[in-house]
Amino acid sequence: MKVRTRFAPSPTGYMHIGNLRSALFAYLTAKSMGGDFILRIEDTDQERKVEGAVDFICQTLDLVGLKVDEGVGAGGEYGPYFQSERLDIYKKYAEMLVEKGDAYYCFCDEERLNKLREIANARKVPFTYDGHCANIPLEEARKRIAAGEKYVIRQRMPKEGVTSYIDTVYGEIKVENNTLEDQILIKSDGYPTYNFANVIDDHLMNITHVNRGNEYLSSTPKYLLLYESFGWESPVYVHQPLVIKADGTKISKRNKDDNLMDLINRGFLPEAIINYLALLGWCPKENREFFTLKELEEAFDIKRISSAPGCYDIKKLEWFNAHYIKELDDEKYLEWVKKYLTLDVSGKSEEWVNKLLITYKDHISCGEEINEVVKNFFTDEYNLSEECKEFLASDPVIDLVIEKFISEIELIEDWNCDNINLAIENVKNSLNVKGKLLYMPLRIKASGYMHGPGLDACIYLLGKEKTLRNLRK
RNA sequence: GGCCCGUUGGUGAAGCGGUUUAACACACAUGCCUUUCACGCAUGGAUUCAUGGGUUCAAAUCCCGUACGGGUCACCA
Repeated sequence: MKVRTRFAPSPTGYMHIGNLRSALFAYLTAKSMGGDFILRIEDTDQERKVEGAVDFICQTLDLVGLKVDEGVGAGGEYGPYFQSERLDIYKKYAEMLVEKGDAYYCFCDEERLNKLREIANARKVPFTYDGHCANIPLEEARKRIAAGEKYVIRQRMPKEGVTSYIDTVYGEIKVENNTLEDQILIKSDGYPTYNFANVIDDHLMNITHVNRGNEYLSSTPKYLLLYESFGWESPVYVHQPLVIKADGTKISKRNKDDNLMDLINRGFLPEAIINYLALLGWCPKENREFFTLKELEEAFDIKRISSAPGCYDIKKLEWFNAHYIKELDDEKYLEWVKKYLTLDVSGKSEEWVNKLLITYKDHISCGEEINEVVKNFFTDEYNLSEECKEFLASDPVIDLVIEKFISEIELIEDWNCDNINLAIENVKNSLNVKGKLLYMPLRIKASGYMHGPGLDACIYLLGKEKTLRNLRK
Protein backbone atom coordinates (compact mmCIF):
# COMPACT_ATOMS: atom_id res chain seq x y z
CA MET A 1 0.00 0.00 0.00
CA LYS A 2 1.26 3.43 -0.88
CA VAL A 3 2.38 5.53 2.07
CA ARG A 4 0.29 8.63 2.62
CA THR A 5 0.99 11.30 5.22
CA ARG A 6 -0.66 14.57 5.91
CA PHE A 7 0.05 17.98 7.24
CA ALA A 8 -3.13 19.17 8.89
CA PRO A 9 -2.77 22.67 10.28
CA SER A 10 -5.57 24.78 11.59
CA PRO A 11 -5.75 28.16 9.87
CA THR A 12 -5.05 30.31 12.88
CA GLY A 13 -2.34 32.59 11.53
CA TYR A 14 1.26 32.57 10.52
CA MET A 15 3.55 29.59 10.70
CA HIS A 16 6.40 29.29 13.11
CA ILE A 17 9.43 27.10 13.08
CA GLY A 18 7.64 24.32 14.97
CA ASN A 19 4.74 24.19 12.51
CA LEU A 20 7.15 23.96 9.62
CA ARG A 21 9.07 21.19 11.30
CA SER A 22 5.85 19.18 11.62
CA ALA A 23 5.13 19.69 7.95
CA LEU A 24 8.70 18.76 7.04
CA PHE A 25 8.64 15.51 9.00
CA ALA A 26 5.28 14.50 7.52
CA TYR A 27 6.63 15.30 4.08
CA LEU A 28 9.85 13.38 4.63
CA THR A 29 8.01 10.43 6.13
CA ALA A 30 6.05 10.12 2.90
CA LYS A 31 8.91 10.83 0.52
CA SER A 32 11.38 8.55 2.23
CA MET A 33 9.02 5.69 1.47
CA GLY A 34 7.90 6.82 -1.95
CA GLY A 35 4.59 8.12 -0.69
CA ASP A 36 2.30 11.11 -1.06
CA PHE A 37 2.08 14.23 1.06
CA ILE A 38 -1.39 15.59 1.65
CA LEU A 39 -2.48 19.00 2.89
CA ARG A 40 -5.70 19.12 4.85
CA ILE A 41 -7.06 22.17 6.63
CA GLU A 42 -8.56 21.61 10.05
CA ASP A 43 -10.88 24.56 10.30
CA THR A 44 -13.37 23.19 12.79
CA ASP A 45 -12.93 25.99 15.26
CA GLN A 46 -14.96 28.80 13.83
CA GLU A 47 -13.85 31.24 16.49
CA ARG A 48 -10.11 30.95 15.99
CA LYS A 49 -10.18 31.03 12.21
CA VAL A 50 -7.96 33.71 10.66
CA GLU A 51 -8.63 35.20 7.26
CA GLY A 52 -5.93 34.50 4.70
CA ALA A 53 -4.19 31.90 6.81
CA VAL A 54 -4.80 29.10 4.30
CA ASP A 55 -3.17 31.02 1.46
CA PHE A 56 -0.33 31.78 3.73
CA ILE A 57 0.22 28.13 4.62
CA CYS A 58 0.22 27.16 0.94
CA GLN A 59 2.66 29.92 0.05
CA THR A 60 4.96 28.95 2.86
CA LEU A 61 5.07 25.28 1.87
CA ASP A 62 5.71 26.33 -1.70
CA LEU A 63 8.46 28.69 -0.68
CA VAL A 64 10.44 26.05 1.18
CA GLY A 65 9.84 23.47 -1.53
CA LEU A 66 7.49 21.07 0.24
CA LYS A 67 5.36 20.07 -2.70
CA VAL A 68 1.82 19.05 -1.83
CA ASP A 69 0.79 15.98 -3.83
CA GLU A 70 -2.82 16.11 -2.87
CA GLY A 71 -5.27 18.22 -0.94
CA VAL A 72 -5.80 21.94 -0.60
CA GLY A 73 -4.23 23.67 -3.57
CA ALA A 74 -3.53 20.40 -5.36
CA GLY A 75 -6.86 18.63 -5.68
CA GLY A 76 -7.40 14.91 -5.34
CA GLU A 77 -10.06 12.25 -5.14
CA TYR A 78 -10.45 12.17 -1.37
CA GLY A 79 -11.81 15.70 -0.95
CA PRO A 80 -13.07 17.99 0.19
CA TYR A 81 -9.89 18.77 2.08
CA PHE A 82 -11.35 21.47 4.26
CA GLN A 83 -12.92 19.93 7.32
CA SER A 84 -15.57 22.65 7.39
CA GLU A 85 -16.87 21.19 4.12
CA ARG A 86 -17.17 17.68 5.50
CA LEU A 87 -19.65 18.29 8.27
CA ASP A 88 -22.27 15.82 7.04
CA ILE A 89 -19.63 13.12 6.83
CA TYR A 90 -18.68 13.48 10.49
CA LYS A 91 -22.30 13.63 11.49
CA LYS A 92 -23.03 10.40 9.63
CA TYR A 93 -20.19 8.52 11.29
CA ALA A 94 -21.03 9.89 14.71
CA GLU A 95 -24.61 8.69 14.30
CA MET A 96 -23.27 5.27 13.38
CA LEU A 97 -21.42 5.17 16.66
CA VAL A 98 -24.53 6.22 18.55
CA GLU A 99 -26.44 3.44 16.82
CA LYS A 100 -23.79 0.95 17.96
CA GLY A 101 -23.86 2.25 21.50
CA ASP A 102 -20.27 3.49 21.44
CA ALA A 103 -21.43 7.10 21.58
CA TYR A 104 -24.41 8.95 23.00
CA TYR A 105 -26.31 12.20 22.84
CA CYS A 106 -25.57 14.58 25.66
CA PHE A 107 -27.75 17.52 26.62
CA CYS A 108 -25.69 18.96 29.42
CA ASP A 109 -25.32 22.68 28.88
CA GLU A 110 -22.39 24.90 29.67
CA GLU A 111 -23.94 26.00 32.91
CA ARG A 112 -24.09 22.48 34.29
CA LEU A 113 -20.58 21.65 33.12
CA ASN A 114 -19.21 24.82 34.68
CA LYS A 115 -20.84 23.91 37.95
CA LEU A 116 -19.21 20.48 37.82
CA ARG A 117 -15.93 22.15 37.07
CA GLU A 118 -16.23 24.44 40.06
CA ILE A 119 -16.97 21.57 42.36
CA ALA A 120 -14.04 19.63 41.01
CA ASN A 121 -11.79 22.65 41.46
CA ALA A 122 -12.92 23.21 45.00
CA ARG A 123 -12.17 19.60 45.83
CA LYS A 124 -8.87 19.88 43.96
CA VAL A 125 -9.61 16.92 41.73
CA PRO A 126 -9.39 16.99 37.94
CA PHE A 127 -12.68 17.57 36.19
CA THR A 128 -14.08 14.80 34.08
CA TYR A 129 -17.53 14.56 32.63
CA ASP A 130 -19.73 12.58 34.96
CA GLY A 131 -21.66 10.64 32.33
CA HIS A 132 -24.90 12.33 33.26
CA CYS A 133 -26.46 11.66 29.86
CA ALA A 134 -24.79 8.33 29.19
CA ASN A 135 -27.86 6.31 29.96
CA ILE A 136 -30.65 8.29 28.41
CA PRO A 137 -32.58 5.86 26.22
CA LEU A 138 -31.98 6.50 22.55
CA GLU A 139 -35.68 6.99 21.81
CA GLU A 140 -36.00 9.65 24.44
CA ALA A 141 -32.88 11.40 23.26
CA ARG A 142 -34.16 11.51 19.70
CA LYS A 143 -37.44 13.03 20.86
CA ARG A 144 -35.59 15.78 22.72
CA ILE A 145 -33.51 16.50 19.65
CA ALA A 146 -36.61 16.62 17.48
CA ALA A 147 -38.07 19.09 19.98
CA GLY A 148 -35.13 21.35 19.24
CA GLU A 149 -33.00 20.76 22.30
CA LYS A 150 -29.27 21.47 21.87
CA TYR A 151 -26.97 18.48 22.11
CA VAL A 152 -23.47 17.15 21.57
CA ILE A 153 -22.36 13.61 20.79
CA ARG A 154 -19.94 12.01 23.21
CA GLN A 155 -17.79 8.95 22.88
CA ARG A 156 -18.61 6.22 25.41
CA MET A 157 -15.31 5.13 26.97
CA PRO A 158 -14.77 1.70 28.47
CA LYS A 159 -14.64 1.84 32.27
CA GLU A 160 -11.92 -0.73 32.62
CA GLY A 161 -9.02 -2.28 30.80
CA VAL A 162 -5.95 -0.82 29.16
CA THR A 163 -5.45 0.49 25.67
CA SER A 164 -1.96 0.27 24.29
CA TYR A 165 -0.15 0.77 21.02
CA ILE A 166 3.32 0.83 19.58
CA ASP A 167 4.55 4.25 18.60
CA THR A 168 7.34 4.38 16.02
CA VAL A 169 9.36 6.80 18.10
CA TYR A 170 8.38 6.12 21.71
CA GLY A 171 7.68 2.43 21.68
CA GLU A 172 4.83 0.92 23.63
CA ILE A 173 2.43 3.39 25.24
CA LYS A 174 -0.20 2.12 27.68
CA VAL A 175 -3.08 4.08 29.11
CA GLU A 176 -5.72 2.97 31.60
CA ASN A 177 -9.14 3.28 30.03
CA ASN A 178 -10.70 4.64 33.20
CA THR A 179 -8.59 7.81 32.84
CA LEU A 180 -10.25 8.54 29.52
CA GLU A 181 -13.11 11.00 29.46
CA ASP A 182 -16.30 10.59 27.44
CA GLN A 183 -14.97 13.14 25.00
CA ILE A 184 -17.12 15.18 22.69
CA LEU A 185 -17.18 14.06 19.08
CA ILE A 186 -19.68 16.50 17.62
CA LYS A 187 -20.03 19.96 19.13
CA SER A 188 -23.39 21.67 19.60
CA ASP A 189 -22.74 23.86 16.56
CA GLY A 190 -22.61 20.69 14.48
CA TYR A 191 -18.85 20.86 13.96
CA PRO A 192 -16.71 17.89 14.91
CA THR A 193 -13.94 18.18 17.46
CA TYR A 194 -10.36 17.76 16.31
CA ASN A 195 -10.16 14.37 17.95
CA PHE A 196 -13.04 13.02 15.95
CA ALA A 197 -12.53 14.71 12.58
CA ASN A 198 -8.96 13.57 12.63
CA VAL A 199 -9.82 9.92 12.91
CA ILE A 200 -12.56 10.05 10.29
CA ASP A 201 -10.45 11.96 7.79
CA ASP A 202 -7.28 9.99 8.30
CA HIS A 203 -9.22 6.82 7.64
CA LEU A 204 -11.27 8.10 4.72
CA MET A 205 -8.21 9.68 3.13
CA ASN A 206 -6.19 6.49 3.52
CA ILE A 207 -3.54 8.10 5.66
CA THR A 208 -1.02 5.40 6.54
CA HIS A 209 1.33 7.29 8.84
CA VAL A 210 0.18 9.89 11.32
CA ASN A 211 2.88 12.46 12.16
CA ARG A 212 2.06 14.69 15.07
CA GLY A 213 3.59 16.27 18.13
CA ASN A 214 4.15 14.12 21.18
CA GLU A 215 1.59 16.13 23.12
CA TYR A 216 -0.87 13.62 21.63
CA LEU A 217 1.01 10.64 22.93
CA SER A 218 -1.34 10.02 25.81
CA SER A 219 -4.56 10.91 24.00
CA THR A 220 -3.92 8.50 21.16
CA PRO A 221 -5.76 5.65 22.92
CA LYS A 222 -8.96 7.66 22.49
CA TYR A 223 -8.36 7.54 18.77
CA LEU A 224 -7.56 3.87 18.87
CA LEU A 225 -10.86 3.17 20.58
CA LEU A 226 -12.66 4.98 17.78
CA TYR A 227 -10.86 2.97 15.13
CA GLU A 228 -11.82 -0.13 17.05
CA SER A 229 -15.49 0.87 17.23
CA PHE A 230 -15.60 1.38 13.49
CA GLY A 231 -13.68 -1.80 12.85
CA TRP A 232 -11.00 0.16 11.00
CA GLU A 233 -7.30 -0.50 10.90
CA SER A 234 -5.38 2.21 12.71
CA PRO A 235 -2.50 4.06 11.01
CA VAL A 236 1.14 3.91 12.07
CA TYR A 237 1.79 6.58 14.69
CA VAL A 238 4.91 8.69 14.44
CA HIS A 239 4.91 11.02 17.41
CA GLN A 240 7.55 13.70 17.17
CA PRO A 241 9.49 15.28 19.98
CA LEU A 242 8.66 18.86 20.73
CA VAL A 243 10.86 21.68 19.59
CA ILE A 244 11.99 23.71 22.57
CA LYS A 245 14.23 26.71 22.97
CA ALA A 246 17.45 26.81 24.91
CA ASP A 247 16.18 29.52 27.24
CA GLY A 248 13.12 27.49 28.09
CA THR A 249 10.61 29.83 26.48
CA LYS A 250 8.12 28.52 23.99
CA ILE A 251 8.23 28.80 20.22
CA SER A 252 5.92 31.64 19.33
CA LYS A 253 4.53 33.10 16.14
CA ARG A 254 5.14 36.52 17.59
CA ASN A 255 8.85 36.07 18.22
CA LYS A 256 10.97 37.19 15.29
CA ASP A 257 13.43 34.34 15.68
CA ASP A 258 10.62 31.79 15.54
CA ASN A 259 8.29 33.20 12.95
CA LEU A 260 9.00 31.77 9.56
CA MET A 261 8.14 34.85 7.53
CA ASP A 262 10.25 37.02 9.77
CA LEU A 263 13.17 34.71 9.15
CA ILE A 264 12.67 34.82 5.40
CA ASN A 265 12.32 38.60 5.50
CA ARG A 266 15.57 38.87 7.40
CA GLY A 267 17.37 36.90 4.74
CA PHE A 268 17.40 33.31 5.83
CA LEU A 269 17.47 30.94 2.89
CA PRO A 270 14.73 28.31 2.70
CA GLU A 271 17.36 25.64 2.03
CA ALA A 272 19.15 26.52 5.25
CA ILE A 273 15.97 26.54 7.28
CA ILE A 274 14.88 23.17 5.92
CA ASN A 275 18.30 21.65 6.45
CA TYR A 276 18.50 22.88 10.01
CA LEU A 277 14.96 21.90 10.88
CA ALA A 278 15.44 18.38 9.57
CA LEU A 279 18.19 17.92 12.13
CA LEU A 280 15.97 19.06 14.98
CA GLY A 281 14.82 15.75 16.39
CA TRP A 282 16.20 13.60 13.63
CA CYS A 283 19.69 12.45 12.86
CA PRO A 284 21.10 10.78 9.76
CA LYS A 285 22.75 7.38 9.84
CA GLU A 286 25.93 8.67 8.31
CA ASN A 287 27.81 11.47 9.97
CA ARG A 288 26.77 14.41 7.90
CA GLU A 289 25.05 17.72 8.35
CA PHE A 290 24.42 19.30 4.97
CA PHE A 291 21.42 18.03 3.09
CA THR A 292 19.31 19.39 0.29
CA LEU A 293 15.61 18.57 0.44
CA LYS A 294 16.16 15.90 -2.22
CA GLU A 295 18.93 14.34 -0.17
CA LEU A 296 16.78 14.44 2.92
CA GLU A 297 14.07 12.54 1.09
CA GLU A 298 16.60 9.79 0.49
CA ALA A 299 18.24 9.78 3.89
CA PHE A 300 15.24 10.28 6.16
CA ASP A 301 14.15 7.35 8.26
CA ILE A 302 11.30 7.53 10.76
CA LYS A 303 13.10 5.03 12.95
CA ARG A 304 15.81 7.59 13.58
CA ILE A 305 13.54 10.28 14.95
CA SER A 306 14.68 11.11 18.46
CA SER A 307 12.40 10.80 21.46
CA ALA A 308 14.11 13.67 23.30
CA PRO A 309 13.04 17.22 22.46
CA GLY A 310 15.02 19.16 19.87
CA CYS A 311 16.50 22.45 20.90
CA TYR A 312 15.98 25.33 18.48
CA ASP A 313 19.00 27.58 18.42
CA ILE A 314 19.06 30.60 16.13
CA LYS A 315 22.88 30.65 16.31
CA LYS A 316 23.11 27.26 14.69
CA LEU A 317 20.58 28.29 12.08
CA GLU A 318 22.76 31.32 11.33
CA TRP A 319 25.71 29.03 10.85
CA PHE A 320 23.77 26.89 8.39
CA ASN A 321 22.57 30.01 6.63
CA ALA A 322 26.10 31.41 6.27
CA HIS A 323 27.11 28.12 4.70
CA TYR A 324 24.29 28.24 2.18
CA ILE A 325 25.05 31.87 1.35
CA LYS A 326 28.64 30.92 0.50
CA GLU A 327 27.33 28.15 -1.74
CA LEU A 328 25.31 30.58 -3.86
CA ASP A 329 26.97 31.52 -7.15
CA ASP A 330 27.69 35.23 -7.49
CA GLU A 331 24.86 36.02 -9.84
CA LYS A 332 22.22 34.35 -7.70
CA TYR A 333 23.74 35.81 -4.59
CA LEU A 334 23.56 39.36 -5.94
CA GLU A 335 19.96 39.01 -6.98
CA TRP A 336 19.10 37.64 -3.55
CA VAL A 337 21.12 39.96 -1.34
CA LYS A 338 19.94 43.12 -3.06
CA LYS A 339 16.46 42.43 -1.76
CA TYR A 340 17.79 43.08 1.73
CA LEU A 341 19.97 46.06 0.95
CA THR A 342 18.43 49.16 2.51
CA LEU A 343 21.39 51.52 2.18
CA ASP A 344 21.14 54.33 -0.34
CA VAL A 345 23.09 53.22 -3.42
CA SER A 346 22.07 56.11 -5.65
CA GLY A 347 25.12 57.78 -7.10
CA LYS A 348 27.12 54.55 -6.94
CA SER A 349 27.86 52.53 -10.04
CA GLU A 350 26.26 49.13 -10.29
CA GLU A 351 29.66 47.61 -10.86
CA TRP A 352 30.93 49.04 -7.61
CA VAL A 353 27.88 47.94 -5.64
CA ASN A 354 28.14 44.42 -7.04
CA LYS A 355 31.81 44.16 -6.20
CA LEU A 356 31.14 45.42 -2.70
CA LEU A 357 28.37 42.89 -2.10
CA ILE A 358 30.39 40.01 -3.47
CA THR A 359 33.39 40.96 -1.39
CA TYR A 360 31.24 40.63 1.72
CA LYS A 361 29.48 37.43 0.68
CA ASP A 362 31.48 35.28 3.06
CA HIS A 363 30.97 37.66 5.94
CA ILE A 364 27.24 37.60 6.56
CA SER A 365 25.02 35.00 8.17
CA CYS A 366 21.74 36.41 6.92
CA GLY A 367 20.60 38.83 4.23
CA GLU A 368 19.84 41.88 6.31
CA GLU A 369 23.25 41.68 7.94
CA ILE A 370 24.75 43.06 4.75
CA ASN A 371 23.62 46.55 5.78
CA GLU A 372 25.46 46.41 9.06
CA VAL A 373 28.67 45.05 7.66
CA VAL A 374 28.92 47.43 4.75
CA LYS A 375 27.43 50.64 6.12
CA ASN A 376 30.72 52.46 6.62
CA PHE A 377 31.14 52.49 2.87
CA PHE A 378 28.16 54.81 2.69
CA THR A 379 28.96 57.31 5.40
CA ASP A 380 31.78 59.49 6.63
CA GLU A 381 30.48 59.28 10.16
CA TYR A 382 31.49 56.02 11.70
CA ASN A 383 32.00 55.38 15.38
CA LEU A 384 34.84 53.19 16.48
CA SER A 385 34.16 50.50 19.02
CA GLU A 386 36.03 50.55 22.32
CA GLU A 387 38.02 47.58 21.13
CA CYS A 388 39.17 49.52 18.08
CA LYS A 389 40.13 52.58 20.10
CA GLU A 390 42.05 50.46 22.53
CA PHE A 391 43.98 48.88 19.73
CA LEU A 392 44.85 52.19 18.13
CA ALA A 393 46.28 53.39 21.42
CA SER A 394 48.17 50.20 22.15
CA ASP A 395 51.45 51.00 20.39
CA PRO A 396 53.25 54.24 19.41
CA VAL A 397 54.23 52.84 16.02
CA ILE A 398 50.60 52.78 14.96
CA ASP A 399 50.49 56.51 14.26
CA LEU A 400 53.61 56.22 12.15
CA VAL A 401 52.10 53.36 10.17
CA ILE A 402 49.04 55.41 9.40
CA GLU A 403 51.03 58.48 8.50
CA LYS A 404 53.28 56.54 6.16
CA PHE A 405 50.33 54.78 4.58
CA ILE A 406 48.66 58.11 3.86
CA SER A 407 51.66 59.32 1.94
CA GLU A 408 51.85 56.04 0.01
CA ILE A 409 48.18 56.21 -0.91
CA GLU A 410 48.56 59.78 -2.12
CA LEU A 411 51.15 58.62 -4.62
CA ILE A 412 48.92 56.03 -6.24
CA GLU A 413 47.68 57.11 -9.63
CA ASP A 414 46.22 53.93 -10.96
CA TRP A 415 43.73 52.88 -8.26
CA ASN A 416 43.76 49.09 -8.05
CA CYS A 417 44.40 46.30 -5.56
CA ASP A 418 47.92 45.64 -6.77
CA ASN A 419 49.00 49.19 -6.14
CA ILE A 420 47.28 49.21 -2.77
CA ASN A 421 49.18 46.08 -1.81
CA LEU A 422 52.34 47.74 -2.99
CA ALA A 423 51.59 50.68 -0.71
CA ILE A 424 51.14 48.35 2.23
CA GLU A 425 54.38 46.61 1.31
CA ASN A 426 56.21 49.92 1.31
CA VAL A 427 54.90 50.81 4.76
CA LYS A 428 56.01 47.44 6.00
CA ASN A 429 59.52 47.78 4.63
CA SER A 430 60.16 51.36 5.57
CA LEU A 431 58.95 51.00 9.16
CA ASN A 432 59.83 47.35 9.60
CA VAL A 433 56.38 46.63 10.97
CA LYS A 434 54.41 43.55 10.00
CA GLY A 435 51.48 41.39 10.94
CA LYS A 436 48.70 42.63 13.10
CA LEU A 437 50.46 45.88 13.95
CA LEU A 438 50.65 46.70 10.28
CA TYR A 439 47.22 45.63 9.10
CA MET A 440 44.96 46.37 11.99
CA PRO A 441 45.58 50.13 12.25
CA LEU A 442 45.00 50.55 8.54
CA ARG A 443 41.84 48.48 8.60
CA ILE A 444 40.40 50.23 11.61
CA LYS A 445 41.16 53.74 10.41
CA ALA A 446 40.10 53.16 6.83
CA SER A 447 37.01 51.03 7.28
CA GLY A 448 36.00 51.52 10.90
CA TYR A 449 35.92 47.78 11.53
CA MET A 450 38.35 45.31 13.06
CA HIS A 451 37.19 42.51 10.82
CA GLY A 452 36.34 42.16 7.21
CA PRO A 453 37.43 40.81 3.86
CA GLY A 454 40.91 41.33 2.41
CA LEU A 455 42.29 44.76 3.24
CA ASP A 456 43.23 45.53 -0.36
CA ALA A 457 39.68 44.91 -1.54
CA CYS A 458 38.25 47.00 1.27
CA ILE A 459 40.44 49.96 0.52
CA TYR A 460 39.92 49.62 -3.19
CA LEU A 461 36.15 49.76 -2.67
CA LEU A 462 36.42 52.68 -0.30
CA GLY A 463 38.13 54.67 -3.04
CA LYS A 464 41.15 56.90 -2.79
CA GLU A 465 39.37 60.02 -1.60
CA LYS A 466 37.38 58.37 1.14
CA THR A 467 40.31 56.28 2.28
CA LEU A 468 42.43 59.38 2.74
CA ARG A 469 39.65 61.22 4.53
CA ASN A 470 39.15 58.34 6.95
CA LEU A 471 42.85 57.88 7.58
CA ARG A 472 43.30 61.57 8.41
CA LYS A 473 40.48 61.63 10.94
C1' G B 1 -2.76 16.07 41.68
C1' G B 2 -3.42 11.44 38.14
C1' C B 3 -1.39 9.65 33.68
C1' C B 4 2.41 10.01 29.69
C1' C B 5 7.32 11.48 27.88
C1' G B 6 12.25 13.11 28.48
C1' U B 7 17.43 13.98 31.14
C1' U B 8 24.81 12.22 27.39
C1' G B 9 30.73 17.96 27.42
C1' G B 10 29.88 25.31 27.20
C1' U B 11 25.89 24.14 23.16
C1' G B 12 23.44 20.76 19.62
C1' A B 13 23.81 15.68 19.32
C1' A B 14 25.56 10.14 18.03
C1' G B 15 25.89 5.66 20.60
C1' C B 16 20.75 1.88 22.80
C1' G B 17 24.46 -4.58 26.80
C1' G B 18 31.18 -5.95 25.33
C1' U B 19 35.54 -3.28 18.95
C1' U B 20 33.76 3.56 23.64
C1' U B 21 40.44 5.41 26.44
C1' A B 22 31.87 8.31 24.64
C1' A B 23 31.52 9.92 17.50
C1' C B 24 30.51 14.28 14.95
C1' A B 25 29.18 19.48 14.56
C1' C B 26 28.91 24.45 16.74
C1' A B 27 31.45 27.37 20.32
C1' C B 28 36.19 27.90 22.98
C1' A B 29 41.75 27.60 23.51
C1' U B 30 46.53 26.88 21.25
C1' G B 31 49.68 26.18 16.99
C1' C B 32 50.52 26.29 11.56
C1' C B 33 49.34 28.84 7.07
C1' U B 34 47.96 33.64 4.76
C1' U B 35 52.47 40.27 4.88
C1' U B 36 46.12 41.25 9.53
C1' C B 37 41.14 39.36 10.93
C1' A B 38 38.60 35.62 8.60
C1' C B 39 38.98 31.07 5.71
C1' G B 40 41.72 26.44 5.83
C1' C B 41 44.67 22.80 8.49
C1' A B 42 46.40 20.54 13.15
C1' U B 43 45.99 19.88 18.39
C1' G B 44 43.46 20.28 23.37
C1' G B 45 39.60 19.88 26.77
C1' A B 46 33.26 14.79 29.45
C1' U B 47 38.09 9.95 34.78
C1' U B 48 32.14 9.97 32.43
C1' C B 49 26.52 9.65 30.25
C1' A B 50 20.64 13.74 36.17
C1' U B 51 20.82 10.74 40.79
C1' G B 52 20.54 6.31 44.19
C1' G B 53 20.00 1.15 43.99
C1' G B 54 19.47 -3.60 41.24
C1' U B 55 20.29 -7.38 37.08
C1' U B 56 24.89 -9.12 34.49
C1' C B 57 31.36 -11.88 33.83
C1' A B 58 30.30 -6.85 31.46
C1' A B 59 25.59 -0.99 31.65
C1' A B 60 25.49 5.55 28.96
C1' U B 61 22.92 1.29 27.08
C1' C B 62 18.16 -3.38 30.76
C1' C B 63 14.89 -2.92 35.61
C1' C B 64 13.14 -0.07 40.02
C1' G B 65 13.05 4.31 43.10
C1' U B 66 14.30 9.75 43.51
C1' A B 67 15.15 14.63 41.51
C1' C B 68 14.53 18.01 37.70
C1' G B 69 12.22 19.50 32.95
C1' G B 70 8.13 18.99 29.50
C1' G B 71 3.28 17.25 27.91
C1' U B 72 -1.82 15.97 28.90
C1' C B 73 -6.38 15.89 31.59
C1' A B 74 -11.71 21.83 26.94
C1' C B 75 -18.17 22.07 22.93
C1' C B 76 -8.80 24.31 21.16
C1' A B 77 -6.36 21.96 17.62
